[in-house]
Amino acid sequence: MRRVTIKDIARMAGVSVTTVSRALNNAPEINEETRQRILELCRKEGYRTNLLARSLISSRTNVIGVVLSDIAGPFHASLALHIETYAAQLGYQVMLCSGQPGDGRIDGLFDFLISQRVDGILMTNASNSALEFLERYQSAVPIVLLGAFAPLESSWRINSVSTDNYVGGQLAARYLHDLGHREVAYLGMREGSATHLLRHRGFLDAAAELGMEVETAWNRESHSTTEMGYYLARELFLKPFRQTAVFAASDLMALGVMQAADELDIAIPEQVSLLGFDNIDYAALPKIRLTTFSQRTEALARSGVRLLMELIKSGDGAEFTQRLLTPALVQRDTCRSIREERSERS
Amino acid sequence: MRRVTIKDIARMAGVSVTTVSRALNNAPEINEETRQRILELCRKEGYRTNLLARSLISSRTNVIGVVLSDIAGPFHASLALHIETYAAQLGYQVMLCSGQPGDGRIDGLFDFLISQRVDGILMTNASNSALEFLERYQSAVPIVLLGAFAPLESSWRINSVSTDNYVGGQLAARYLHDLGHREVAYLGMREGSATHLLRHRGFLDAAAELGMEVETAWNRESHSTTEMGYYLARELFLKPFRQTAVFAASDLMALGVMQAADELDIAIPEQVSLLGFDNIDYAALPKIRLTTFSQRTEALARSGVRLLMELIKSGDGAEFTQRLLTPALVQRDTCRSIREERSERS
DNA sequence: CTGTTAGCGCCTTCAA
DNA sequence: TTGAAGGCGCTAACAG
Repeated sequence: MRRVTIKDIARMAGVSVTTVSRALNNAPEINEETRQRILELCRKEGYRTNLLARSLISSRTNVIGVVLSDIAGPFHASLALHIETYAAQLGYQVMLCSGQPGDGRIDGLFDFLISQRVDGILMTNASNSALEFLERYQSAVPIVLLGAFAPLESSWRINSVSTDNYVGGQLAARYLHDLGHREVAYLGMREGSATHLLRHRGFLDAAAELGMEVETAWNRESHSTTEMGYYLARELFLKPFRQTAVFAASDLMALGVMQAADELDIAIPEQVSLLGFDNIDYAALPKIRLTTFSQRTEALARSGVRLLMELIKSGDGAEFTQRLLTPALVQRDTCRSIREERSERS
Repeated sequence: MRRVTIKDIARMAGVSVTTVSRALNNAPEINEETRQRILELCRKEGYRTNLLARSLISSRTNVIGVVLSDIAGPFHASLALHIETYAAQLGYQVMLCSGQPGDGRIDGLFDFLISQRVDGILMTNASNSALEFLERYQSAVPIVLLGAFAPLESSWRINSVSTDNYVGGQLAARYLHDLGHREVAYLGMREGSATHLLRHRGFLDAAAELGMEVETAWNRESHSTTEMGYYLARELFLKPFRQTAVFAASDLMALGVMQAADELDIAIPEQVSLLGFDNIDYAALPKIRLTTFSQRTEALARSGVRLLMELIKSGDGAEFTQRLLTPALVQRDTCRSIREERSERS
């Protein structure tokens, strides 16, 4: 599988390598005839530019790295796929890596990507420790954080595109309140996650303002899984509980809640309303029909890629941008109003 | 963002580039003391090996390309993610691309990946035209086709790892027959797809053998989507139909069938049994509980990566391997036996 | 219009 | 144990 190089072509065509290079790069200063002759020869010989060599000179690879955490989750997977699609439209290829902070692999990934001379890195990661990486590596390469952002600490000097999780939490609380719920559960708060921290904070703040009582069920694992939702929901449902609604901090967990409710013969939404967050594909399925908040992964991905491109072009490491997208309520069938009953009773 | 090179380090350390190179590569012929001194300096200066330059010499990149079709589908996405995970364990990075044959992008992708000097390519693609690409490009780089294979044409000289779709089709037919079904629908046969062709063929062959009548609903689009399943199911259900079971050629379509059935008040499995194929994550959800055949994406991915590694190592372009994995029935709640009723009636 | 020369950052002989 | 020289495949000044 020895490859034919520009030099081989030059020899065969009886010209210099420069001429071949020019033919290949649509340089203006070259005889159209010889160009055609060379191009034809290249085709016949199966010549392919060695992009590594070219990048070595131009010091641009047209490749961006994507670091995924929670690679198995549909939300992150969807992001990755949209990133690829949009980047391709802009002439960039994607180098995909996965790893969770804490597993020790992330450092290696960044080092690798930088060594590979990617033009920029997109990181989809919600954990607080992600910020360390950002600060450590963004001097070496432009990095954009996707889907998580901690405006609580307004001093972070990072670039990010994210759903506004604080507002999302607020909206969730208000929506449940509007439906008449006064005692609700926040299910699956995870401490290590900036995303969830904000969502929780927003939820609590709005709830307090509206005089709504909320009990928080904590997730001590490092991911929000369906199993965890199932587990927490059972814990909640198995003891006497007064909550009329549960807000699951992610759709995946909401699915677990559904399963637990199913098994315990608790009707959703008749006995308890269920509200999710993410609007993953699953949520729209017939028989699931989960009411939730939409994180528009495509919009996030596009916006993130675009921001990264700007950073790559400007090369300015001193300016930081945070973009926030407001999540949108997607009403389906798992939340119901209990206003009438309440007024009846009172 | 100018990068510090091996040369810079050499100058700072007062040694030659060769020495630095040796320090970096754990070469034996070097004073341990100077090595430590150099390594320390590299760390302090934030030196990173330029992998492009290294690859230029070694002509190995430790990167494999992955060409995905149907990037939005959960089956392919799952494959991609598992490929990444396993490849990483073996010290390889993944370069992810997407494109469907026929959209004109595939050619570009292969050219790009080869130009990028990936060590090998993994292609997850079921369409017949994929074989053209394989034959055209595999002289330039090792390629493994994942998840589709056409043993009908035993002369294809390709490398592949795939679910045995023919056997899968047979098993599906036999299973439905065992449950007592005698008139069934095969929903979503797609002509351009080698995968579906085999599944269909296997199904028909077994059905014929067992004396089961099957009506095929064709999918004329290029992908198997939930919408298509919905559409085809409506078409089937809206006219008088005698089928007691439908085999949906993919889970995604099965979901569409469920939705259509729901809307038309056709109970599954009471009125009609539903059998899927793929065992995507969705299928296991509470309230879905689809009976289906499992394509073990992780096993496929691992096996595919392993085969590709072998090809890369051996560099032998004259030996071809096909690996087939038998799909396994995953019984859940959408198929029921109608044996008793039949015997009552007769 | 075309060729010559000099690298990009690194590794690999071959001498010292 | 260390260094100098050459080259991987390509591009980018310069001359002709």
